[in-house]
Formats: sequence, C-alpha cells, structure tokens
Amino acid sequence: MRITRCALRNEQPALRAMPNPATEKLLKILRLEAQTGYRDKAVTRGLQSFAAAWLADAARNDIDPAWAETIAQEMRNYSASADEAHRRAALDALMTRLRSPVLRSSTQAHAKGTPSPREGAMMFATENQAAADSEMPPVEIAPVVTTAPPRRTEPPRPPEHLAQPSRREPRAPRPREAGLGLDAPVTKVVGIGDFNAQKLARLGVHTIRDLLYYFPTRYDDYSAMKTINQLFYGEQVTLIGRIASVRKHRTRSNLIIVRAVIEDKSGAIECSWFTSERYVDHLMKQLSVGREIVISGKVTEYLGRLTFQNPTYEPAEREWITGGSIVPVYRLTEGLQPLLLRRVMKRMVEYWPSRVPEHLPEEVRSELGLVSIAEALREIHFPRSMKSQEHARRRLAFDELFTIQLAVLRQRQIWRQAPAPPLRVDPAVRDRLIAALPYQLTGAQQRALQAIIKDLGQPNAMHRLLQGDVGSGKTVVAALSMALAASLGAQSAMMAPTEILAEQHYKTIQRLFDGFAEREATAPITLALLTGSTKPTEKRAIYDGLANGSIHVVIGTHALIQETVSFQNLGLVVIDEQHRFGVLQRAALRQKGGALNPHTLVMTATPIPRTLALTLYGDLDNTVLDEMPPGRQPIETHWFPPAERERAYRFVQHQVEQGRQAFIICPLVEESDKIEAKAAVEEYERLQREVFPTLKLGLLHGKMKPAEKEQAMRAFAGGETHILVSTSVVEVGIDVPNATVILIEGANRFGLAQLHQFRGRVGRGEHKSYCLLIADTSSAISDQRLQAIVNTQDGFKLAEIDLEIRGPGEFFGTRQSGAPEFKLVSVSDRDLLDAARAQAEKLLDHDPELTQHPLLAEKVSEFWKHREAVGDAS
DNA sequence: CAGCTCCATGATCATTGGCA
DNA sequence: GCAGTGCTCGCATGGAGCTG
DNA sequence: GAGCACTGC
Repeated sequence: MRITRCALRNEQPALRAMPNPATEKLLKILRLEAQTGYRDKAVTRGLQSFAAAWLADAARNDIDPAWAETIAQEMRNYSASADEAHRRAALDALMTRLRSPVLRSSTQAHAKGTPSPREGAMMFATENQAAADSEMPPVEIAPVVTTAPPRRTEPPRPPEHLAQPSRREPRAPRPREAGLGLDAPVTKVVGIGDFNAQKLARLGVHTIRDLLYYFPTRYDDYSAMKTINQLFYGEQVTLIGRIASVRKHRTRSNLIIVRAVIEDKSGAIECSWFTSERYVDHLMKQLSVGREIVISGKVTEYLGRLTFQNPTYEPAEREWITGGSIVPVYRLTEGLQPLLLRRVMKRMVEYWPSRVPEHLPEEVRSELGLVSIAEALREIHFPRSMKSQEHARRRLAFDELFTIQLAVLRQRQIWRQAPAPPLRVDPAVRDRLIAALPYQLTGAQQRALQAIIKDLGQPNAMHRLLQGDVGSGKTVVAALSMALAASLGAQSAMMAPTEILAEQHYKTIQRLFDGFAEREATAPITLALLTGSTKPTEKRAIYDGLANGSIHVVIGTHALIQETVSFQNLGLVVIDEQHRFGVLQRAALRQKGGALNPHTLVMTATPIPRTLALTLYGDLDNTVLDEMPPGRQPIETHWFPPAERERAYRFVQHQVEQGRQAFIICPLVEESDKIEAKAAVEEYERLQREVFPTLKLGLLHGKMKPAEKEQAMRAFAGGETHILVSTSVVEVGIDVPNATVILIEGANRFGLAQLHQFRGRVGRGEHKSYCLLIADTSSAISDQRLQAIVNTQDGFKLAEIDLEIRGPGEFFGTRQSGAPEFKLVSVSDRDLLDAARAQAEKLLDHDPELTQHPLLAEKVSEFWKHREAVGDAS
C-alpha cells in the first residue's frame, strides 16, 4: 500500500486522474460507516445531509454531475432505510459504484463480485486499487475477508506475497496463531515479544486467554466525526484533515513542541505535540505537509484558540485504530505502551473470540437474552457503541456469577446429602429453655431458632449461616441450639476466631447454662473451654472428656481442629467467624463428627450484602437476625479532622470523668503484628504521658501473651483502667457495658464493616454512647465512606455501601479474601445475580454432575482451584 | 513510607503601533 | 537458536491517589 | 533507539 502511494505521488497528475479526492473521501466515510455498524453515524447528521456537501465537493473535483447525483441519491436512500441488512446492501452497492470509475479508467471493466461486508471492503478496495494503478492483473476477488470468522488456515505465507506490491498483510488467519490454543503463551501473539510478555505478566496476563479476558478499565469515545468548524471546546472527536503546515519550536526548558495546522474543507485547526529532541524527526516525517491524517483527541484551548494537544494521529489511508471508534483504555504497567496494547487487542479480537467455545447452554442464553461469548469478547474490547458494550459486559458478568453459583450450589448439594444424626428437639424442652432465659427473645431470634431446630431434626447435615448485626443476639441462639443438642445427648463444639472471644463466649454461655440448670430447664450441661493457652493437664482432661462424652459442649479456637481432639458423639458445630475461617477449616471441624457429619451453624457479625452472601456463603442456608433487642440506643458518631484531635480527646476525658470508659483504636498497620504492636505501644505511651496523664490507660495488641491480654481485658472490664488503647483486636465481640466512647484513629484505613464492628463495642450498656472518627488523610473516597458511617447505623446498609465503593476484593480488608474477584459485576447487577442463581439451580437439577456441560464443569473446577489458592488456605 | 499508576502540565509567533 | 534486516513507534516530569 | 517479526543460516 505504501508503495502504491509512492507510486501515485511520483506519477504525472494526468495519469492518476482517477482516484478522485471526492470519491476517495466518500469511500473513507463509507468504510467508516461500515465499520461502525451501519448506524448512519459516520458523518454528523447522517449521510443524507452529507449528500449536499458531497455534491459540492464532487463539482469542485470535476465529477460528472449526473453521476454524482445518482451517488447522492443513494446516500439519501441509505439514510432513509432503517434496516441494517438493507443498509449493508445499499452501502456495498454504493461503494461498488464509487469504485467502478477507477476501474473503468484503467481499462479494466470489472464485474464486481459479491460486495464485501465491513472492513473487508477496505482491504479489498485498496488492494484492488493498487493492482489497477500498477497495471497488474486484477487481483482475484477471492472470498472477501470478513472480520468475524477468518477460518483459512494457511501454511506460512506463500512466496508470491513477496512479489505483491503490498507488504502489509491483510487480516486474520495469522500463520503464527493458527492452530494455537487459548492457553498458549502471549508471546505467540503477533506484536508481543519477550519484553512485552514480561510486562503483561506483571498484570497477571500469561496466556492468550488471559489477554482476551484483560478488559479495558474504560473507553475513550472518538466515534464522533466532525469537521473542523463543528468543534466545541472539551469534546472528544475524530476529524480527517490535510496537513497544511508543520513547525517545530524549542522552549527554554528544552522541550520541543511540534505544531501542525490541519485543515479540511470547513476550516483549519492547530495541533501541538510535546516531544523531545530524539523523536522530533520522526514525528515531523509523519506529519509531512499535504498528508491526509486522522486526528483523534480532545479539543482544548490555547490562547483563546481551539487546539488539540497531543492528539493521536494516524494516516488516513491505513486502517484506523483510534479514529472514529470507541477505543479501549487498559490498565498498564511501566514500559507497556497503551497504543501497542490497543493494537494488539484489536488484532486479537479479530481472530480469537470466535474460537472461544460457548460454554453457556443455548437455553440460558436465549432466555436471558445474553449475547454470545464471541460477540461479548469482541464488544467488550472494541464496542461499536456503548450500548453494545453494556450487552457484552452483562454477558461476561453473568458468566462470573453463574460459575460461582454453580460451584457453590453444587457444594451445597453435596453437603445436603451428607448423612447426619437427626436431633429431634422436644418442643417442651425448647419452651423450658426459652422461659429460663433472663430476657425475651426477639422475633428474629425465635425465627432463627425455629429454622435451626427444623434443620437439626433432618437426617442430613444442616449448613446454615446466621447473620446478625452487632448486638443482635447471635450468641444466645447458638447457646440454645447447643443446649438443645445436649438435651438429646449430642455434643457440640463452638469455634471462635480469637482466644479472647472464645473466653467471652465461654463466660456468656456458662452463665446461660447455669441459669438453665438453676431453673431445671435441662439436665446440667458440662461446658469446657479449649484454647491454645489452656494448660496441658487441663487439655488432657478435656480431650478425655470429649472422647468419652462427659463434656457436652466445648468452646475454643483453632485448637479444636487439632488431630488430638476427638469426640464421642459430635452433633453440632457452631463457627463464629469474622471471615477468618475458610471452607477448608469448616470442613476440618466437620470431619470430627466421625461417620456422620455434624450439623453446622456459621455465625457472622459482619453483615454481608446479598451479592456476596450468595457467593461467599452461597453453600449455606441463610438466616438473618434483622431485629435488635429492645432498648438499644443509636450510637452517636462524629468525624473529626486531624486538627481537632484535641477536641476528641477532651470529649473522651469528659466521659471518663462521668465515670464511663473508652476505647482508643490505633491506626491499622498492614505490615506485621510486630510493627503494629510497636506502634500501639508508642501510641499508648504517648497518650498516657501527654494526653491523659491523670487517667489509667490499658494496652491491648495482638503480640501480647494471652495472659497479658487477659489481664488487660480484665482490668478494663473491671473498671480499673479508664481507657483501653488497642489495635484492631478488639474488633470482635468484646463486651464492656460501661464503655461509652470509642475513638478510632486512622479511621480511613479501616473498612466500613470493620468500623461498624468497632462501633459495636460501645453502646452495650444503659448509657448513651459515642463513636469518634479521626482520619489521617482525606480523599474523596474515604470521605465518602466516613460520611456513610456517620449517617447510618445499619450494618447491612453500610456493608452495601462498602461493597459499592471498594469492590468485593477489598470488602473484607486485605487479610482474607475468600471473596471472589469480580471483574465486571457491579453491585447494581442484582437482577443478574438472581438470574444466575436461578439458572444454576435449574441446570443442576437436571445435571447435578455437570456431565452434559463439560465446559461449565471445567469453569467450576477452576473456580475452586483459584479459591483455595487465594483465600482458604490460611 | 515506598512503589505504582494515572493524569495534567508544558509554550509561542507575528503583527501593530508608538517611541527613540 | 542466533544474528541481521527492516519495520513501527516514540515526551518528560511531578503530583496525586492507592496499595502493601 | 527499543521491540518485534521475519529471514537466512
């Protein structure tokens, strides 16, 4: 093609009379129109209105007016028809007609073959023209290459190619890629060598599949084509023009600015490129005067005139990658060039999507109106319109959700089939226990209990998730369940994430059980506490007691899943988790049940938005405690800028003087426990010395020995210390009714869910309580989050907001991410989630093992592999 | 605090008129 | 595989905001 | 000048 151009330029004007500027220009527009999907958008206000302008253009270029008028008429007809197929045909006919005089003039009467769709036309046109101009025999109009399925698998390029005037290869079946699988390394892709492969690897892209699934983070819309006189400040557009002049200029800071004036029929505009010494020459060469180029960029202003700054430019005669389209913008790494990636993707998308096997069953797709995988992959990278991008996005988002749902529901099926000892609860016992409680159960608690009782009576293992906001009373429900199990002779184990929490549960439950015994609601229940710091002799005794069945209920930490622990008759497992246990640990504990699986109740105090609940815990039946025990007052939450820290301190001081107590939470340090401990100690000393010299402060952090922690907690709970300075270890369940203020430093570093947990540490007694937030930096997002927590007390709402702002990956904080990574799903895709759930259920009903859907089975097993690798190993 | 990525920023010539 | 050729593409820098 | 494809050994 290049050669062609040169040839053209060097020849006498008379000889190259035929490729008339006016027809050429129109052809370009038409190609563009084809590329952009026959939407009559290639020129503003459509071809119809462009017809008049073009007629004028034609007249200027000595085109036979009659002929021009027929062309114009066809343009008008084109706009008049709305049907895509019609338009396509009309456009092809039009292009054929436009090309024909060229051929006639070079003595090659040409009966045109079938018109070519889309950009195939483009290659076709240029090559043909090249052939005509250079007096070669007409190139065979062999099957026109279409974008979509380029299926020829050619052997490496035939030698004739060298003789061809065009060095540039047409589309598609790239010899290099033919016969490769999706799992081939990216280096196999034309345009990616070792260097760029290395860069891509840093983005987690290793294979061709990875690359195809490396979605744009956003798009730049250059689909608007305008003439210069139509430009507005600030808009992103593409325009075609001819370079009228180029200059370079050096600034005092040794910058080089290249400025070119581009003109079209309607006017002229200046473009400037900032560059440096080394690159100027090439740039100047690209921008040689008289050349026709396509400029895409944002219209800005300089000294009162509209200009483009560093627009992308591409020669008009070559395939446009940026101009006239919506263009993907990818996340990059240093050294990886945006345009390179874009170009590579453009190529990829021409060849690969049609080779990705469709894994969704046809019924599912058609029922939900989802586009094919091939189309989705194409359109997600190079959408014809934002609407089609959305279709693509939905399709791919559905894939993500659907796979997870299949995986999780399958898991649930397996668990549901697991045989378990049926524990048929005597309603009379249940009523006696409830009556023996020191307070009334809320409606939600009663409902939850009822659901659990029903599950326990089944011969299949219960797997239930009990969600409840801070203070909604999950522990009681668990205690009742365990007491009921005990009444039927079954043992229970309760696992808590930390020792402190285990101990606290132990105490709470001990109290409840004592109450039951006193009122003779049940036979006495033997309760044991087993943690890492339980003395060896005591441990021995507990092991024995569990093995021989004399201990009915054991509460503990990870120590419970040690091998040495065995039960005589484990019937119920309660897991109190703050997302710290994974599926694997749940499984480990469950196995302690011996031949029969114990019933399992998972409790979480962090409300989980439904989107995530269905994915992370979709294998569990879900119960929500959505009702608070009466009498709890909202906690007043305030947000202080760092400068007003003093005020916050004074407030704390004041509360203490009223006889209350306070928590102060140190900022989150991700590094390690050690550093965190150090930071906490320093903060503690500072506060004691400089801020509250008259008060007694306590310290609590993760590095302290259990006994020390215990000591610190006890001192605080007993009122000996006024203020407890702590790291995030207090997050879970500590219960000190007299504490009424919690001051959180570095609040912006915590997740909303976590902040909400902190806040739940206060307000447990009769006094009005406060939560004070101090952020150490401020950014739009963190401000938004802090504002959210100030405004709402509802844990579920906060969870949703958190999810929305931070995305699922971040939702649980960085430590544990059993959370699936969604690339395309957004919080607003609830309908998709429901659809995915429903479709997954339906499919599994018919084909539980997925034997008829091997592609889906594969996706599911990949999902598990990934999940284990990421989150659940801990 | 450090490392990364993204994003905004950068600048003048020619003409004219008044003055030495 | 490795060297040689020809091709395309290409700004620099600091601050901002985010993650580990 | 860097990266890459392609060629020829």
